[in-house]
Amino acid sequence: MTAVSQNKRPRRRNPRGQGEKLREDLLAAATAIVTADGSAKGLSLSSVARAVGIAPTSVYLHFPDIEELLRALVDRGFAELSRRRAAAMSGLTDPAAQVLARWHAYASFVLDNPGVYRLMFGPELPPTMAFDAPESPGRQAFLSSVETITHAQRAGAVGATDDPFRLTSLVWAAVHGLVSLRVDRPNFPWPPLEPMIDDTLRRLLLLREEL
Amino acid sequence: MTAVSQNKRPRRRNPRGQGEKLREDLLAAATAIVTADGSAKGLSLSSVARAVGIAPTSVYLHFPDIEELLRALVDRGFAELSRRRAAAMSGLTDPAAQVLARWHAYASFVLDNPGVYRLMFGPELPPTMAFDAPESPGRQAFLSSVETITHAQRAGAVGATDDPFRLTSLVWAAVHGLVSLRVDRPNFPWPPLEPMIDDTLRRLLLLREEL
DNA sequence: TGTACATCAGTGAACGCGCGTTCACTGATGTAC
DNA sequence: TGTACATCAGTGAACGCGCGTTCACTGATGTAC
Repeated sequence: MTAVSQNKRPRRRNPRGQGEKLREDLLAAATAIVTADGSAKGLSLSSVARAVGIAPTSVYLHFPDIEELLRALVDRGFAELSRRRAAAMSGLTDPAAQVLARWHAYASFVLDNPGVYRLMFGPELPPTMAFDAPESPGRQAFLSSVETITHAQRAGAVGATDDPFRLTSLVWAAVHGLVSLRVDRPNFPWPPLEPMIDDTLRRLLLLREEL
Repeated sequence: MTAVSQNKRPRRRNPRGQGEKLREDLLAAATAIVTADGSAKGLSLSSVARAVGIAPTSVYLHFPDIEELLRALVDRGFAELSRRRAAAMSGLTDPAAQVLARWHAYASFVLDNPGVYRLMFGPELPPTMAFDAPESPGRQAFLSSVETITHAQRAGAVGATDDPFRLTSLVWAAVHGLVSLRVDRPNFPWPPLEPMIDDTLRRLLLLREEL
């Protein structure tokens, strides 16, 4: 119950040849900070260094500036999101089930990584790293969703006849709203999330009810 | 074309008895800052004072701290949102049309006030002013929407038989997603907003098509 | 009509804080000879 | 087997910046007498 090693872990320096481990530690600490207070507000070169237990200047050994650290964080986020969505679909053959699984995976990623998600899709990123640029990981992830929905449309599982790009935008926006509001306004008496996502997808896509 | 009065307007002091005008100027300047760079990041006691053309200390004449200024900004936002939504409904008698008008007004408010909207519903507010608390203006606005939707359900215009609170949550999340993503990711090739909102509402509410 | 004074709108200097960034540096350890 | 040296992981002092906040202050103007 007494103050336990008041956040001042000594941290021994990495053995020779393993300097890259610090890079991992920095990213992990940054993730923790961003997750803890929900935004990039508390994230600074100094706060990350403090969390890891090194001198502020040592961050420069791995990142030329704080933006580069943010970029690495966001890159990791997109990689993890893609991994999860692919994993959720694997083994499923029904096109409508694939679509549902993809978006449920999206939602669970957000709940598990609210801070990083906010960086990925929120307004906090500096303009130099706009992740809605054509070749960006964000755009790639979106196009991958468009494919899944197109596939389901062709298979007749999706009743909506919208242009698939537009239809995917509708779905993305709705799911984004469901999860980001829930994360940003935790005191609101939200009904259970999973059924809300199901209903939203079924209605927006005009899924056949028997699924 | 030459540098025109480089943001250093002299600002003459208010005449006697009209000190409250500065309060208005402060709020207007804060709104402008928050609108300009999209978030509360650039908003500080000093930056507001600089924009208005007064000494930083003069802000204290009207706001005990910067949080109070934020709170006033958000309060105004909610007042304006309610005003707009009520105005949009006035004159409409068809229950489904009322619902559509309300949410279109919501969306247009967001597009006109992206910075303030982000404060109102985003994660940037300090926890002391959580606007999802039961008696908060945010909650009031939501309940007002629940009423409109309940009315439309009773009139048979809305086919969805969900609990109205839950149904309104679905709609709110979807519309929030549509507008906030659009505002946060301006480089994305969004299809036109109004039809997207229409389609989202029609499908989520199962509106009768003939409307 | 003149003047003393209270009030009002706002100022200016000063403080300590956390921040990003620079620069020269340290000290352990592996390796060449 | 011993030692000189290069390399590697990270440090420490110092800087200027914008920030929030404190405190005593100024100077114009209305009002009481």
